[in-house]
Amino acid sequence: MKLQTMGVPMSTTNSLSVEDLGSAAQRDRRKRILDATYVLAREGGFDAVQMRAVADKAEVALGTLYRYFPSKIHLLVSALAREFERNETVMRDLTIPGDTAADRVIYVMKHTTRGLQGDPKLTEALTRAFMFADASVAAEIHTVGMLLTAMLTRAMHPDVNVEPTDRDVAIARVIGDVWLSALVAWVTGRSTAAETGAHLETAVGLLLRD
Amino acid sequence: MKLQTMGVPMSTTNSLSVEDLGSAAQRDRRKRILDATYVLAREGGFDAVQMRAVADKAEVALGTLYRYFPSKIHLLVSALAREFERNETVMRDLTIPGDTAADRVIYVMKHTTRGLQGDPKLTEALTRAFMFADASVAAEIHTVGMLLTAMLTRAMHPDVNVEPTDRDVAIARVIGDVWLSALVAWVTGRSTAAETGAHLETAVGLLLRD
DNA sequence: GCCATAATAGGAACACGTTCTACATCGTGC
DNA sequence: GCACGATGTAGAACGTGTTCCTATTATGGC
Repeated sequence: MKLQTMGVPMSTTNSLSVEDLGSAAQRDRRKRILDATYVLAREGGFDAVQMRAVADKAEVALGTLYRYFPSKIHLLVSALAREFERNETVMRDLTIPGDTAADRVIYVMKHTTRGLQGDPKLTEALTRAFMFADASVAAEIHTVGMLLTAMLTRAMHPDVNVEPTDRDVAIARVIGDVWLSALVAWVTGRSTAAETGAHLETAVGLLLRD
Repeated sequence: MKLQTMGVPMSTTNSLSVEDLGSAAQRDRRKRILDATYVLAREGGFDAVQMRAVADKAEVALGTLYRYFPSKIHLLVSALAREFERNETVMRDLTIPGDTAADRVIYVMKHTTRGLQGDPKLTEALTRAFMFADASVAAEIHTVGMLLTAMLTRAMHPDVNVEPTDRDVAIARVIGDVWLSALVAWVTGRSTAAETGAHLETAVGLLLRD
């Protein structure tokens, strides 16, 4: 692996979000870029998402790519956010099976994890990006964090009328942390999929013994 | 930030460890390299640890640096392991204050976290490296993980004669995960030191209410 | 339609992790 | 002492993220 960085600009430069884009042509360019990123990541992981390759595949100039996404990290995290939103909209309309909160949370996590592990390269790319993100990507990352927390608290209380308590949110955040760590360990080849699942299950058990 | 990678070699190539080094001159070179890494990281963070700069400061040729540590990541993770061992040997001989396991664990974590937050750039460098490590760095990372788990279970049971249970170890691992996530969020400027501490404390409270 | 301005294309240039090449030096067996 | 292989030095070269520059093309106001 080869890796290099330069002085963090630490600007608040964000990716051009969908709302900022006036014309249909621009929205289309943005979509083409994210699609290209997705395909390259799925096929070859983090290393295969090369800015020149993304630009080529999206039929966009390199400079344009950088105008839409100020760095490779922004690009990948944005792609992650889009996928996460998709997954979440699918999840939202399902009734989650399980009798206890712990069972339902485990179900949701396994479901999501399995989805990720079905595309190992993609997951590797997105997790790496997530891990390398700095403050300038905070907005995008916050999006993902909120989606995850919402998903977990919803699993704890399937009844839409029950507002999650502070404690619920805290538990969801801890589970999210464990999940992220487990994902990193898995992505970097330091633990197997089975170990990841077992570790998650243990953590949920420790946190949600009612 | 600029960042680049190449196809992961996925070799089991490890850093030359101290034992492998015959001559005193070699042990000295290794030490000079780790010292240089430490200083550069402390002063300028991940980006400042540039292989050419490390080689210069350690008065070693670039090729030699790569002979001792096959990548920037190995270099930084090895430096982290060395610092962690130092911290651990200091900790080992202290009696940890606190009446409950939770109090003692929180004490240890805050102590360690404060140490890290006193050197933000260093912490940023080491955390980034940790996050970017792949399977070829598994050995070095495992060292750090074991040290952390040992530190935490020891805080739970200060009595040396009490063997930690499986449950203790599981809890320690979850706390380690939360800690890592919090550290990443802090390092990347997505949360403040205070938030990091509060989040840790909440997590410990959830896991260790006796 | 026509101009001003922004957006895009195309591609050169630069930085830094990593690799490679040519040569020097050290240490060991003889 | 000497030859030789391992180790080290010096620095060029390469790949990829990022920046920059110039020419061309859309776009919106008149």
